[in-house]
Amino acid sequence: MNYKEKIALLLAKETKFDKEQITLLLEVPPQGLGDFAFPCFILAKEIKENPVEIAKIISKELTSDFLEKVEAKGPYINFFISKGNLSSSTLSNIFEGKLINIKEKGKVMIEYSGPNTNKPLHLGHLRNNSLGMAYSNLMEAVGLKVIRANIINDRGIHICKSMLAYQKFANGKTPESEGKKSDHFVGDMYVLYNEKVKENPLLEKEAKELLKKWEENDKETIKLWEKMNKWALDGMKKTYKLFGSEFDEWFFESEFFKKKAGHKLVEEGLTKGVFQKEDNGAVAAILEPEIPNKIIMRGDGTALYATNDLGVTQYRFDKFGIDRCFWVVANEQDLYFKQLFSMFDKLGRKWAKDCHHISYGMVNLTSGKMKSREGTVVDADDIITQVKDIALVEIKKRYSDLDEKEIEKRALAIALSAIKFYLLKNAAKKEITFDPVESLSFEGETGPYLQYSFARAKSILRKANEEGKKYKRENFDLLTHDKEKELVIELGKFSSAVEKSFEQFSLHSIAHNLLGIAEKFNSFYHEVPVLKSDSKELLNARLSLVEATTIVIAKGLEILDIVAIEKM
RNA sequence: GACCCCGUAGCCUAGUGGAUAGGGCGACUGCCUUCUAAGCAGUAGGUCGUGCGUUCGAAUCGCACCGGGGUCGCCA
Repeated sequence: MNYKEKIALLLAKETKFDKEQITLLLEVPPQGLGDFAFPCFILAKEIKENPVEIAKIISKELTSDFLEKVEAKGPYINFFISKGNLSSSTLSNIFEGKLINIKEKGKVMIEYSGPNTNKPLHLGHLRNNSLGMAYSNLMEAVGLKVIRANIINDRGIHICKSMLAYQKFANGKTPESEGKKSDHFVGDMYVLYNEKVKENPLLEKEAKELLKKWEENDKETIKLWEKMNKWALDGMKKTYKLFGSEFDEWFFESEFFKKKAGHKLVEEGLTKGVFQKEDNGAVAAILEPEIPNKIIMRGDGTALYATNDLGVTQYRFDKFGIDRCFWVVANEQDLYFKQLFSMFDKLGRKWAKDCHHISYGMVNLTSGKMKSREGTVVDADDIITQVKDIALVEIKKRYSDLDEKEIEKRALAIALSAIKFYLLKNAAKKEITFDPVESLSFEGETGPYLQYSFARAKSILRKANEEGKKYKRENFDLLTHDKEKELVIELGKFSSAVEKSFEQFSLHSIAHNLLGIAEKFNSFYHEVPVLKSDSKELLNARLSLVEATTIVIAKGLEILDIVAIEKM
């Protein structure tokens, strides 16, 4: 039983409320006012007494060996855990591996990234990928079996535009001949098309014809499509590898399109009266009045993205035996996912309630929206390289004698942490305006700051070892310095931060908890000597605290998909 | 026109009913002979978009309005 529960039990004896209700009401008061606080307003309502008086009366009845004192302050009862006791329980939990309290069961699939094969990945994809990777890690951390899935949007008119530009204007150039990363080469074709179509609107018609040829399986067209898709995908896979994105399953829209995977569901819906055929043959899902209806098949009987998605989703639940499915997709699709899930609900799929849209805000530039068409995007490879170059300079400024390989390794780790943390530290639903000069820093609330704090802590442990200072994980009750207590309290909040992130589909709770831990640790580091502790016992306690800090930061960074480096 | 999201100091942001609204950037002041200064300590900076309401209590809930973004039957 933890202290919160112990206090709740004490209070339950004095009031009408049970332990569970009281546990929910107990809060952590502002600094210095105690370790836990119980607000008496609810009691005041119940027995119609002044909450200040109630606090006074009840606080006198409460005593226990683990409590140093109980204090009534205004309408609050503040509890002070005996010095050291809080540290003892928090550190013990950490060393016993009890970092996270929630436990989930089952197998889930999470779809993220979802690139189009007509252009390379950009900063928007990186936000998507960061969220997808981190949320996957988070789900694993709470006990779920996770299948990471990518859906490749490899067919459609936009793909044909790049193909057409290549056919007409590339003069046989290749990524090799141009010395260009293959997905960037394809992306250039897409931009080229959009330039040329301004001069010659007829190109639009040609692109449509190309799409028709593709749908008719025209040999030459398919050959070109395969060639360019391979270029696009090969290039993207390099970016994924660099960024750290991993996938267990790859779904290709084209395959489901050719299999007509959604058509069976359309039939089913029509039979069940969930879908209706319009006069011109188009099929609409009837979702009103709750949400707007959705057209799921064209008048000519060809498939839309939604048609495919119906098929893909059904396939996932059938083939993989998953209990839940998650989609990491930007908030412009909020309505679409409500419609998709509602369709499955109306079709009678009991797992419809286990479908979740992990929605997030778009990444914009100070100059406005990113537009691949016009080439006004922050390219994923470019931004990683740029940030890495800055990291290289910073490392070389500090160390002149490191070998190149180590420098490279650290620079990449630091660069990726700066980018990923920047993309995860705020609530997922909030928009991001990316300013290249100001956004990515290594100081303040950043990934590198966390890495740095971790490296400092590790450095103390390393030095202790070098100096032959063996320590035991004990004497936690000696951690009574303010800086130590504040750090312990912050470490103790990790579990609830994880819970919050899981519930809210956003990593920012974890991110902010880690910042809090790092801040308290650095403050402690500055003020309290560890290796020069006065006694053997104090050395045990402080080194244990430092070690516990590294354990929690490492776990948090692991969830955020950020590499914790030992030296920085 | 309808619906969804957002609005917290010059800028970015946490906090979604409770105790003096937490951080960071930028500005200014200090601190490297002591475990990594990518750090620490401190100062200045706030009509929590506006108004009305609910409540003992509102940044947080409701209504109206203003500002920004997004979406709305055959675009991915």
